[in-house]
Amino acid sequence: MRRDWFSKALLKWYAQHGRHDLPWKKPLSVYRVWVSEIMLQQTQVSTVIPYFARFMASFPSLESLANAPLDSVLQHWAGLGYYARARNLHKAAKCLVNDFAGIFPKDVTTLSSLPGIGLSTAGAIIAQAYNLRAPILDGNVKRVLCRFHGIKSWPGEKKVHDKLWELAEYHTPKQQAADYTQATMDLGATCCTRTKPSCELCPLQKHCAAFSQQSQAQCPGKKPRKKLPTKQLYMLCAQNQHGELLLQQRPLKGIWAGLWSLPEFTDESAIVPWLNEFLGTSGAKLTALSPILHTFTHYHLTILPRLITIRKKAIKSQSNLSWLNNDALAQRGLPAPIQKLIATIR
DNA sequence: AATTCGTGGAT
DNA sequence: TATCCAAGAAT
Repeated sequence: MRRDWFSKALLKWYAQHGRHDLPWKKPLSVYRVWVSEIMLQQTQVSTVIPYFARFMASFPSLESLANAPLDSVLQHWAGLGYYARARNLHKAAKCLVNDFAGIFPKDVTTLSSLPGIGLSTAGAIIAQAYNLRAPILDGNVKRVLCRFHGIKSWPGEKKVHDKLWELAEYHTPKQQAADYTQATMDLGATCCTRTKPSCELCPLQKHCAAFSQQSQAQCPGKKPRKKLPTKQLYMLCAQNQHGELLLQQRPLKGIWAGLWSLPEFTDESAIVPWLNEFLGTSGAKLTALSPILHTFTHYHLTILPRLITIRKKAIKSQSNLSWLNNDALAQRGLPAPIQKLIATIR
């Protein structure tokens, strides 16, 4: 088999069966490709599309993004997850404007030095925006390569990961870099899927090791998983007589960093003293709402909401608390489960 | 190398 | 229902 058989077969398939209508490709610009690639990290296309549209409407250019307040960027990211992506995107925009004269670098090394851009994302941007040869290695490509070469070990192992980069480099053609890159991702997303791959429609079937052994389900190997721990938190839904809700901005580190959420407590007994200290209330009575279960990548969270209605009082200074009405709430970035919880009491 | 970062869809 | 895991990067 010639070295270029893989890319030739894939490009031919892509011309007929690829996704040619993705919003970040029309019109094509390196800025739009960059934003889309960051949003698409660990996130499926169908989830990204509405976020991308809203983001582009508000931040149509690199300069508009660099000049925007971080809070506004986070608000546009709210619900999409992995909020460090939004902070890094904003930081990289400022860096590009200040240190690169607003011009995206055209080499993988320099591009991947920007916050939030790793090797694979840098390759994807350069290949798609500039049509320059640059291998990528995302989840789709890993799966396609593992199956094509019959690799059954887990790509998280360094040795396997290095081998996959080597294979990605080997198969990437010099010509049609943009189409090839999109083709590999499209094949993984629509044909060589995680479960029930459509091998009968696959352009690579003839030389696919996994197909010949019928070992598709074993390639690639799975990540060894531990049982997820469960955490419990009380969250305070405090409303005042104007219908405003008490929100608290989260610290810049940890889960939901920088987003607006409800005040949280490990112990229920801490809520009333806290209300006394920060809002000067007394005789407060809490109502328990139904618990909410939310699962992160690395733990289960049980949210125990406690509702209270109080007279509006001045918030103790130096706090990150704020009374917000519905309009103001819409202007803040709220985590998805908090957004849902609030919707149930409005 | 192992963790930490969200959320939603698929099975 | 429980589990997996997506166009990964940073630490």
